Amino acid sequence: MTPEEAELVDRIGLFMETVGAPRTIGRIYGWLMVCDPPEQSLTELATALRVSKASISTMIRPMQEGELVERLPSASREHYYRVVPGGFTQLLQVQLTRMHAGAEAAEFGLSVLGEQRTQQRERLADLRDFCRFAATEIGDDLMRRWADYRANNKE
Amino acid sequence: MTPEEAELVDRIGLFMETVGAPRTIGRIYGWLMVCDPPEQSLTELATALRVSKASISTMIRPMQEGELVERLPSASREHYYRVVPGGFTQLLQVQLTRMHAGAEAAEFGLSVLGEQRTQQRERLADLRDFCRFAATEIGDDLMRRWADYRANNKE
DNA sequence: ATCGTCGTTTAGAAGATTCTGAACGAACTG
DNA sequence: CAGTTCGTTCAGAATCTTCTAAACGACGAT
Repeated sequence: MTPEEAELVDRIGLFMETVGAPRTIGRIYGWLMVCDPPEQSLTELATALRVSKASISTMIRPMQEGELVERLPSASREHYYRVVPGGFTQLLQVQLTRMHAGAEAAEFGLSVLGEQRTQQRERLADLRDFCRFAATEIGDDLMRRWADYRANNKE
Repeated sequence: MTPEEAELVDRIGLFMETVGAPRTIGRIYGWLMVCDPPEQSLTELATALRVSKASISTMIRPMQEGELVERLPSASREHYYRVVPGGFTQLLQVQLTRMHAGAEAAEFGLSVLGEQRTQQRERLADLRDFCRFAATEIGDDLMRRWADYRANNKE
């Protein structure tokens, strides 16, 4: 890994950290984005990133579940991974999905709040609607809008 | 605070935690959503939530900066706070703003990556575009779409 | 002026997260 | 079969975050 690649890897690590993921996940992802060849075994990743195999092993699982990377079918014993193209959209999707919890909390609030507290009820209803809006409206619509945007910005 | 209100407060605390904020911020926000009267002094908040004044003092600052709550002008020495209506949209706005860092990291990657690595360049460009899309397109558009959605769901 | 009350700041405790090395079982190699 | 290499798991270390109590300065009341 060149020093420039190392800097990229760390930058993506920091980025992932700001959106709530462990830094190592970002570093793995960053490296898989630029490495050559694009598929890497778990041991190779550990060596390249100077991180223990244990960390890679633990971190790569949520990455698979989140569909950021995929494991390649392989006859050998090694586990080879590569980025799934466009998988970074999951970063947002996951965040938006979490808004459901907000909607549920607000809904609960409405169910236990006295009828006469109209001002408070209005605020809770507003919060609930927004969380639903974020989780469903934006979420469902996201991929389509992204595809459009992407098509328009293609050169 | 009734037990039901306490549960709501804790639920919103958990929700906030899932979106990356300290739990106490969520609990403060939850309480300010339903309390009566809707404006509360820092000391009152500490008492109601059974949290030290120090915590409230530390946590309420980022809440003000994030425009979740506002401090009321007041002649007295107490600092009175209340929720700013619709301020929860900031929860998403902040998240989306953070995507800028991803765009910058990808841009950096493109600037240091060899020209012949077309596959990698494509992936980075894609990541950059998506981060920009999330930060600007969605971000700018969010309020308008929310206003529409809100208007349509008003009864 | 003294006292009580306000919010802030700071130092340290408590707790959660993240990382590593070592031990392990499974699978291939000679 | 013994030896090597693979990924996983577990216990503990290191680190970061979050919380509190205590000390503090500012302000107002008596």
